[in-house]
Amino acid sequence: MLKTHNCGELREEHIGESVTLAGWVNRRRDQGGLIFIDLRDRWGMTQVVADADGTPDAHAVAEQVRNEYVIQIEGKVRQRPDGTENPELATGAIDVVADTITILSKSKTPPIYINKEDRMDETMRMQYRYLDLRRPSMQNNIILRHRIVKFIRDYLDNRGFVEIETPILFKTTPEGARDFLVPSRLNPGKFYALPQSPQQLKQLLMVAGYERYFQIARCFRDEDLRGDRQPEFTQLDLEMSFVEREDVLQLNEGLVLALVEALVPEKKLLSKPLRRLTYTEAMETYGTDRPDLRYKLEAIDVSDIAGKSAFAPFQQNVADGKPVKVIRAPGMAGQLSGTALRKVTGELETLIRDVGAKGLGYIAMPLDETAEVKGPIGNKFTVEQKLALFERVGAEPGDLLLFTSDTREIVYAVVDKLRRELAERLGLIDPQLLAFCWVIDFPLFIWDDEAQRWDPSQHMFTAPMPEDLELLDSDPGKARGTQYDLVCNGYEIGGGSIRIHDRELQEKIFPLIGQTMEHATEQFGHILEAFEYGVPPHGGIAWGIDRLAMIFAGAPNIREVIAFPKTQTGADIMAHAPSYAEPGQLEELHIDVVADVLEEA
RNA sequence: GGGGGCGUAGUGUAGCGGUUAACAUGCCACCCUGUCAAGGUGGAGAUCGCGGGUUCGAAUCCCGUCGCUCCCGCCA
Repeated sequence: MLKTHNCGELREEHIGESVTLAGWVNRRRDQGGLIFIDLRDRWGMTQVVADADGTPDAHAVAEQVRNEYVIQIEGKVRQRPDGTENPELATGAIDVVADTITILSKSKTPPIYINKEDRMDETMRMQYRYLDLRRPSMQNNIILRHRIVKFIRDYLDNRGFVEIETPILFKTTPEGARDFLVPSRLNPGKFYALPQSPQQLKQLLMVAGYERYFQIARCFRDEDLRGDRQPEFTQLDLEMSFVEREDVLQLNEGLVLALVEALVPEKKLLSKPLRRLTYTEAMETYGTDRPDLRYKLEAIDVSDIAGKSAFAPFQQNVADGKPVKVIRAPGMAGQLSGTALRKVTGELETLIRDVGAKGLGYIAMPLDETAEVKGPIGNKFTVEQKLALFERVGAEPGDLLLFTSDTREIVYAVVDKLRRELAERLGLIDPQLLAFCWVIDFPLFIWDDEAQRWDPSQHMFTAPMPEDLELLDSDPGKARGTQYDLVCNGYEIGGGSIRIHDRELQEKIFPLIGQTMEHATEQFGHILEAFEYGVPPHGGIAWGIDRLAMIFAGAPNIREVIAFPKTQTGADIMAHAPSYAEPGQLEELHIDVVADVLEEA
């Protein structure tokens, strides 16, 4: 080894020892006869001193050294002189007096700062990702991610789970996303699909009798990117045999709580055990099945009151069975002038038009309780209606009441949008809070208006709730699935279900979702066949490891916890991927690229 | 596929129709023996993403295009 110690471990107890350190120059402070070098490695920082009188050779080299040079130091650990200790630094009680300094590798002036946390253009960071990843904050994120995965492996191993790898070159899986295709040279004209998840394979492993399987699995979905979505991402994929919904929830809840305690003990849990919401509760109150419970801002249904108001759109909507909901933004109206109020509500209105809303109604509660309320719909309510309304929503002086009314779907979308925006604007988010919850009792099917048929809300292997089985015949839309989602801080962290293990039930589901036996056999024949050879009841879950790591790291997007992520256009700026293929490669694959695309090449 | 924001020395930003494009930081040189965001003095560094247009005059206005990013669609 070119080092005897790392740069984060030397303490007073090492004083007097001869040590060899190696790492990167974080910063150099040249005082003429005395040069200080902050030497940095993965474990920390140690101050190295080169003295023109005491160690002239080392001092001469230190004069040549620049930021990010890789150097090796041989020297002695010494107590820092009185008054020069640095309490900010873990190693701040000592410094290392260099006898010799060896430059192992020089560095150009880096295009991005490594020794300071500064805003940076994403293009720069991605182009020089290896330098971005050298920054201590990124190293912390990547190492935290490692510790999460390591903890999960140990935890599940201790509970009888077996980690089994499944193929990357496979076949379409029954999830709704677009597949990545890989051409097969040996089978001209045929393509593999990269797995969107190992869903089928893990069920087959249950058929195979492994009973408890997990995998840290790379998954691929060819859809547009978001801050929390990359085309390739990592799931903790897990499946258990002979379980009911509660068993899967309990095991995963145990894992969640243990992870938090072990890896982010400084964070606060919203509740323990985790709160459970039904899908309906989540949608009606928060407008989404992945609510952010770090703040309240709950939507309150006021259809009965608003429907009787003099505001025609509310009357009409309520008559049509469309809801009117209110979100109370505490103190948001405050002392805003009429102009300022219109500016704020105008901005919010712009935001919700994106999700299809036609407008935003509002009432501003005055600070003086005897004053009249402000807002265009305020005078459409009678005094009695106003009192009932204010009591219903718990209005306080200075509050801003935001009204939304439209189809259920649009109202949900507006509520979700407004909650996220208001929480941000009002500073209601506690960054230390982890608001985990389970969302359960999803509908088994969602009506597809375009195709005029039911669609599985998760996938076609999701089992109905046992008590809802008869509903499959009488009222499929009311049937609940065994599906469960793990949600944290407004992100879906995981989702799963108990699977259908009964061939008869499976065959009953197919026609409901417009799936013919023939088509199903073509696509999933191997599963259906496997299910004729003794299938244990089973269920499982998949977690989004990137999102979990992002939340644990307090990062704003998953790129911060992925070593080499893609940009929003799915590109790798550093390696220039994707790129055009050599004609010879395409020929071997029996693939032609259409002319208009080639012209740009 | 659609909408918004951003693109100016190595880096991060200011300038938003009018002389020589500003600030911070980094970089280079010199001075400096207890600094740790060291300090001091001096210096170099920008065809203002790219292409076109409007104008006497464009970093600034308009159109197109490319890149990054946020959102809708898409995706659980």
